[in-house]
Amino acid sequence: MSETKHKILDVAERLFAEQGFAATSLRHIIAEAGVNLAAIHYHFGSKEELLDELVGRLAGPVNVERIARLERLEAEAGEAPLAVEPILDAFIRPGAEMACKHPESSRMLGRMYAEGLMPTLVDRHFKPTGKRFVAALRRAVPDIPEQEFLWRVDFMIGAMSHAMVHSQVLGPHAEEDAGHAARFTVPRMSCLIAFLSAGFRAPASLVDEKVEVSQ
Amino acid sequence: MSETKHKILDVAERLFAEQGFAATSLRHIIAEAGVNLAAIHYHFGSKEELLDELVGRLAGPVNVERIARLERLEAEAGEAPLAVEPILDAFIRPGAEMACKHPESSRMLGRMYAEGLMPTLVDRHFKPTGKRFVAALRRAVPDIPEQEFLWRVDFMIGAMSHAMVHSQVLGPHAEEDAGHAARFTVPRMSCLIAFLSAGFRAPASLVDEKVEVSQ
DNA sequence: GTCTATACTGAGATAGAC
DNA sequence: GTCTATCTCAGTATAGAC
Repeated sequence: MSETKHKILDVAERLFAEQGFAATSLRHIIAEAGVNLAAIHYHFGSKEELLDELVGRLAGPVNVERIARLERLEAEAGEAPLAVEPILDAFIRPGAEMACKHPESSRMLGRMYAEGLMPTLVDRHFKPTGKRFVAALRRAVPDIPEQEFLWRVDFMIGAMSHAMVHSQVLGPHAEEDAGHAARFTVPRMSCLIAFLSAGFRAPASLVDEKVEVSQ
Repeated sequence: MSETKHKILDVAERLFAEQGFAATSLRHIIAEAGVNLAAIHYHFGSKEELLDELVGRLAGPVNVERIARLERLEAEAGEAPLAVEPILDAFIRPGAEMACKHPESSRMLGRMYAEGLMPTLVDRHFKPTGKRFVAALRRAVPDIPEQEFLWRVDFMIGAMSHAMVHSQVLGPHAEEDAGHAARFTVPRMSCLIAFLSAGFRAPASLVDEKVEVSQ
């Protein structure tokens, strides 16, 4: 990879993490990287594709680790369905470990999520892996109506993505902490898994499978 | 209120809901509203303050209804702490009813949340009310360590906000539904309350109150 | 008080020389 | 591969008509 391309990626990741995507101009990136404005469009095509490459190189190893953990669980369980906790742990832990090892990168990812840059980005890079976990979860809670199960998946995704960016937005020190990036630490991850597991294992709220679809 | 201001607000709300905030230009708004560009800055000051007024006129009635329901619950309970479900119901139901009655407006709110326009917006308009509900929740689950409780509040906020915008992002028809706005219907709301209540009532995951603070 | 016309600054994107 | 010059369009600011 060319030196120019490398410098662009590194500076862009840092600035996106610090300021967000929209607030970071290409001119700011090229100034700090010491390259020309047109070099970005030559190497990446557009500002969005530059971000796409950044997300892709982060998502890759996380997805590999997630699948590896899930397959290890499935191998151990044989034909039996898995429990909820280990599934969520296999999904969340690789992300949390990446967040601990590369806090800058994970802050960037969280920022992009918070800025609403899905589905074009997070969907593309995380959905294929996510679908395998959804299938495993479905076997873990077979008694929940399908519609309610899919909604619970949405609740989980919302809680997870929010947890990666925000911290104590309604807490006692929310004001002075506003704008601070939350570190997605291991104890925080454990609490998230406990919270979501309880939610998934709750008795069904919908009484009839044939509820009218909501969208 | 002047006719011009009214038209700007209505068109802006619709376009923000359809396209998001960043993707909607002021020139697009004035073209559809049939007014002059400078009228926006005369009446609102800036694009962000225009959005602020839109959010404020939606949040007001919802907050009033939320507080009314909470105070009714507290009056019925006397000195006893409330249960988790009724608290969450009092918080979530007014928002869901607003979403059913004004789907366009709620879609706009959800979009703004998804675009990461907090804390300047949602925080300002929803946080004061939210803090009263957090206090009530704290009394409802007194045995959870403070740190874990605050994280659970974050998980709840993430699940709620996500549920208002997205639907079945990992579901079987996610591709063709991508970009569709989810309607935050009543059964969906009931499922959310059941999911979150179970999470809040889960046994504590942190063993020690003196866990190192994560931010 | 309201609104219009117009100009200013900075953004992302692009064509073509080298 | 890289850079210069330029294009289009965004949000914003101001002067002045009614």
